[in-house]
Amino acid sequence: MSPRGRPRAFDRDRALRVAMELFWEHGYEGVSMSDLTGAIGISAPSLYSAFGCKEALFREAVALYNAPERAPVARAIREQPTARQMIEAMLRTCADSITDPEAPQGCLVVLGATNCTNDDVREFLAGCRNADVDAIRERLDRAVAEGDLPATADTAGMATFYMTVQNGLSIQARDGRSREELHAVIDRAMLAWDAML
Amino acid sequence: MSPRGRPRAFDRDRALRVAMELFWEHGYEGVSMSDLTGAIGISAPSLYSAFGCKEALFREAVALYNAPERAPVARAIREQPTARQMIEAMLRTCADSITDPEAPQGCLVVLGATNCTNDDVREFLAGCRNADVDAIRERLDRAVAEGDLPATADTAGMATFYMTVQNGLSIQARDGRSREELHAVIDRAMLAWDAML
DNA sequence: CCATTTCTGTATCGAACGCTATAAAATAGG
DNA sequence: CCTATTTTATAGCGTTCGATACAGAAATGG
Repeated sequence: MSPRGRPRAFDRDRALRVAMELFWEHGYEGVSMSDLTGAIGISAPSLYSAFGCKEALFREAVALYNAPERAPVARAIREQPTARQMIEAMLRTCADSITDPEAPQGCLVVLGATNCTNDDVREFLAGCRNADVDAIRERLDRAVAEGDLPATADTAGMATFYMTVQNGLSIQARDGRSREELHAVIDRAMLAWDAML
Repeated sequence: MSPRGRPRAFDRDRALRVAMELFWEHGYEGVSMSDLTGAIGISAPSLYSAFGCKEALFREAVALYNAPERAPVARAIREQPTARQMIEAMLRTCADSITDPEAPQGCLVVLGATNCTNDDVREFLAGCRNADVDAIRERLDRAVAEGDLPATADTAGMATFYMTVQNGLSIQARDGRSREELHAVIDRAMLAWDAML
């Protein structure tokens, strides 16, 4: 039951993956439609007919980047049994991702639209980051409810602190810090855990 | 002894200040020459004759931003007697600066060219950030030499950790965190101090 | 006064941007 | 076969980008 007209001659999923890698490396406005069509190997009308416009393509690329199996926050919440392990796993997964020698350095969500002229795109990524803070705080609240954390724990403050560290890791990765150096930063961030409870 | 030809009809220092504020808020590529001439109130040739090109104007604007009397790292090194006080002062001065209601949120050096198409500009700001890390580490090394810190202290690791926090603060400021929330993040970052010595 | 120098606004340059009108090519249903 | 539908490539749309050629205006030196 293939569609009616002429079949698409390129792999849409592969095109999206290429677009994600370009946006990851250069940010939303650092990648032109000409860069995209060149890297994918198709012409502009093909790209527009498959994805709509540049902004829609970017949002799909971010969704692929944030897929549940690879997003550090979602994975850590799903896989780790305690609040402390969840926070540390999130940071270490993130550090490994943003220093992967096969991928761009730094996080697409953190760095992809920091100074974007397109307000919608900028606020979209800010919303992604704020959603991560909220998800972390909710996980910590659950830990309080389960007795994993004391009732006096400032879960919002803790979530903001570790999100700040995670954001800073992306800048440091872009500035050339190695994977080992970033994990040493995480060691130090985790030293504060017991003291802030 | 005024110069020979027709005198400049605008205030160059004021023009640079306006440019700095625009670059601070929108980043290097988020500000067009047309934005600049419009905000300053002069025509393009006047701006070019006074500053050369857009990149040169940006570098002057960053130099103004990094003036010794307002740069958090230089100020903290100059004014604070101990390593711990220096680190905390740097972070708190930075937090106050990037949440000033009269100024753009976040740091020009951290956010001004994260995904800049112009490689020279991007590497220029990365160099500013790395110079700050080096300055912090050198201050910590001095503290070791003076007996203020134990000889076992990993000064490079400590400098990278606190620079990571400082970088993250700018993202958080852009994402709407209040001055009080950022100072609470700094409280938590300083909790790790004794544990990492 | 004149000659020189520098700054000014107008008007515009070539290049790149996101995007699309158009028509040919390739499939399916009938 | 024919028609409908969708994708394809070419070529170009209007806009904005950073930067400048040009000529007139405003100062100094002689």
